[in-house]
Amino acid sequence: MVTITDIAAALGVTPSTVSRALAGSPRVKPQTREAVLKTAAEMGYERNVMASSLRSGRSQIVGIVVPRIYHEFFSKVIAGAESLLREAGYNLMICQTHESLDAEVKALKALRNNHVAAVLLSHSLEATDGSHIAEALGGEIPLVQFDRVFDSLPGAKVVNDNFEGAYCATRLLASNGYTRIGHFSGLQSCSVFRERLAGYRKALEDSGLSYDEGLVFHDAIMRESGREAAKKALECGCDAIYSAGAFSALGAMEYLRERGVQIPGEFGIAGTANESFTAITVPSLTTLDQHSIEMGREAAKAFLYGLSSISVVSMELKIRESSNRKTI
Amino acid sequence: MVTITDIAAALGVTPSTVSRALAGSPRVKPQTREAVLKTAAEMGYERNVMASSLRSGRSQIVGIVVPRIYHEFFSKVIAGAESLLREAGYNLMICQTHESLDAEVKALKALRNNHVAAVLLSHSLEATDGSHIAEALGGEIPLVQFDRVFDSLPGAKVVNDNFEGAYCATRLLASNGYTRIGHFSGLQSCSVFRERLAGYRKALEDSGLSYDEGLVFHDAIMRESGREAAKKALECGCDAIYSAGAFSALGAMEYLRERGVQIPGEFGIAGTANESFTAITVPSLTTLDQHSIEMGREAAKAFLYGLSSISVVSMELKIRESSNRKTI
DNA sequence: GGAATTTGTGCAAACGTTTGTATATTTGTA
DNA sequence: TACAAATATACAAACGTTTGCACAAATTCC
Repeated sequence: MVTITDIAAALGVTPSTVSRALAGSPRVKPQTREAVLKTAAEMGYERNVMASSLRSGRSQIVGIVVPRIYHEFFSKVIAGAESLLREAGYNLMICQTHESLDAEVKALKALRNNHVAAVLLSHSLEATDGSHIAEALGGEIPLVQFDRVFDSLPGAKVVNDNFEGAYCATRLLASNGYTRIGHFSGLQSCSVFRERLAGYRKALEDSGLSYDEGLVFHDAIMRESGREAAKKALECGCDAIYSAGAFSALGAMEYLRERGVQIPGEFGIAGTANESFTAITVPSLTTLDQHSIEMGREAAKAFLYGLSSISVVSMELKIRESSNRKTI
Repeated sequence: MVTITDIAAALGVTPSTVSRALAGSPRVKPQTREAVLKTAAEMGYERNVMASSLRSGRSQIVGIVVPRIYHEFFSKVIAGAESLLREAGYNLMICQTHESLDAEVKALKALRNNHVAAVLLSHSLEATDGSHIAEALGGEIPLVQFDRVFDSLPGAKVVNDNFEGAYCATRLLASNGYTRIGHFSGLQSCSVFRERLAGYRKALEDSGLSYDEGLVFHDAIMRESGREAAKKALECGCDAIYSAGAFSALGAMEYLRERGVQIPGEFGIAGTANESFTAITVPSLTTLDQHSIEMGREAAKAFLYGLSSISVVSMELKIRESSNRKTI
């Protein structure tokens, strides 16, 4: 492995000059810099990142913490962030928490220990506030929260316009003539579910429908819990639901079809999706799509440009069959 | 940040002893080790990985290179590997190649530059042999290939029993009475497609059906190319296909249904899947499922245990509707 | 009881880079 | 010409760890 000392020796200068030349410091004469760059290229020099990180105290690694890597949404966020970060010379260190608070803390510590340049995080559901994050990070490392965010934490946030999206999806159901629209939600400690619930509620009001707390089913984001919630919704006299999840919408659809309920027509369904399966179900599922790759890119940008604001990624209402009024 | 020097000072020993104690060297007295471990814990010591890596020349990072992070298969492999590696104290550095040879070489260089402890890799389709991998890795770093492997490269390999799986899937179609079974395949430079083709061919022979090269459609692994291949297959008089992909099987199914072809009954379909959507199509798709998380775990083990053999992960034939004889 | 061996620590260099300070060189000004 | 200011480079320490070698103390052996 060729080092800056080798380059320095070859050029008759000192390692410090080489280091500065490579770093693009203005304190080195242009022609010296060129000579350094040239011989560095010729000798096949590659910076030893460990030495560099040790000395400078910062690494060229960005940590990403997500509940589960293999959820389509998160894997796409990661992919989006990866492209931009790699272009900018960063590498990615990935951690999954499996929705566990403990694993989240461990992951953050591991990242801090690697002196990562930043942490991009979507917190686990077990976490109800961000104190453990701030603590584990030690206040040294920039934090970018995405999708699920704690307002109490400082730093950049990238979120969907959950309120607006949920509003549109619910309005769609209402405008198609559904009048008793339920809502499948998740843990209210999670920002996305709070916001979608709020959007749903506002849409009901604006549609002249009354908000009924009994029609909001919490813990209804998985396929199985979607089935159960659908059962209850039916008992409550619902004729439609807007689900904050995709899998629960699928589960509900399966259950209702088994019960002989016509979808759409008798019952309308709209979900919130990061999953591509929604387009190929029968009937196809109307969904509020997240632009997940875009969200990853925004999170990367927030770090790269040193932002500390909230950036909002729009959602897209994909009107398919399940929310129609007429039977297909 | 507390360092080994701090611990050494607190105990009245030298940093070398502390280092050895923490590393579990037999050259340190048991009671000294205990004392070191105790005060290290008390003082909240955490090893500075950069200093450690710099000095020792090896890091606690494992690199993973995949074509695309957000393919369900790869994201699950990563998730499987992550769990085991993290348990063992390693972190993961993820790279995606987007099937590009160039990006693959860059990724490998970046990983070598980080002196990763090992590289877990599934090569891009643009790569036709493994020479660039060996070169970029520089022969220092252990390589574990998974799924798509180059036999020519040394080191551990984790693969599916593609031959056996394809054989079973094809036999299933044959045993259901389909007699002119086509095959959707991919680039033959990729091991998985070669092996599945071989299994398909053997199954035809064992079923008393003749192998016809004209019924093998290459470049048929995406949804759109599956539609096109289905068109050709129909023209060739096929009454079934075994596809080496899941999306092409879906595309084929869509096309055939549009053409009014009964599935199953008139036409049988079996695919090869890493994607969960196959269970919810109408009709549901019979697939040969890869155990992707398991494959990730095996790849991690291959590195952790220093294996250099080939480990085979079984595939599972999920018999659903699309391969039946009778119409549903 | 002295030599040979084992056992446990200390010393100091090294890994390759970055960076504050000092020095040498050049340029500009009076 | 002399002096100040600027520019460009050199010097050397530091980042925190690991590890070969040296050394002392403790143990074993004849």
